Amino acid sequence: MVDESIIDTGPEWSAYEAEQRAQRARSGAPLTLTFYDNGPTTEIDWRNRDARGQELRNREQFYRLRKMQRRARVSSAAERNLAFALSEIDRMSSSLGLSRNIREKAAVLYRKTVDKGLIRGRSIEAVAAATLYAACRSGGIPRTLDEVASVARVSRKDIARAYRLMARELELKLAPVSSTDYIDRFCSELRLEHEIRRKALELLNTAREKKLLGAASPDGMAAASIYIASLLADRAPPQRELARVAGVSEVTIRNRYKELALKLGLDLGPRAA
DNA sequence: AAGACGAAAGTGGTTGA
DNA sequence: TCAACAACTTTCGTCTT
Repeated sequence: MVDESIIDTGPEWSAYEAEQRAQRARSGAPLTLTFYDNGPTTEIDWRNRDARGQELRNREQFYRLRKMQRRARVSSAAERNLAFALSEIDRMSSSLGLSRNIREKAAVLYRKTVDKGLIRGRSIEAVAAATLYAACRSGGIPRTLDEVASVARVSRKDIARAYRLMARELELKLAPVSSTDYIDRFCSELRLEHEIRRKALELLNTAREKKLLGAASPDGMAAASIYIASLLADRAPPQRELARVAGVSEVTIRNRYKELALKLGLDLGPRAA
């Protein structure tokens, strides 16, 4: 269980307000990440003079120098930001136990997002989390927004916003999350045998064919079908456990499974205590 | 004791004026 | 931008095993 009292002490990245940007044009991002060696920096100032105040000869040359230096600084800031984002993706991925494959997907998405210029005005952390969320979905092993948010240093809301924007701008065409995608993960987390897993999938599929799957959330439906399947096998885990793993409330599981059993015409009989 | 149940009130997100 | 709305959660008293 994640300690909910953890307070984020990391840098606040979301403040790309006008004044801040003006400052940043000179100084780069927050102190700790920019002046990583805490050393002095050198600038070529606007007066075309040398160290003794003499007028300089070759103005064009100095103009070019200034320009190059400015560019070098910007691009290295971008590189540092990218490095930070990728390390965050890595950190969150391992907290969630995601595969290498998914991390790569997320990293690719992140680069695309940067290339489209979509980062400006959003926190790096939120975008990184959003790419991870998207990568999981496209990989067929979705995590809920809550799960991603639990390992991110920004709110669920910010992640959702970043995700929506990204999905629109990159024209990601992700199928709606399917309840069946959750079955394997929930079952293995609860150490339910394969038979139950199979039965739960079957229940969901027949429900889908009969168009019984309404607008109810897929994680709740997945939990409900697992519950029914395990009831049929006389191996029902406590609703509390199922609710914890699925990230929904017990009440939701109850409502869904009653509803689903009714629609499928299943008689759970005396087993449904 | 432990779990299942469901009513009632509360919450956050979406939608449409 | 606001209010209505649906889905879900929290809380809690009751019932069953």
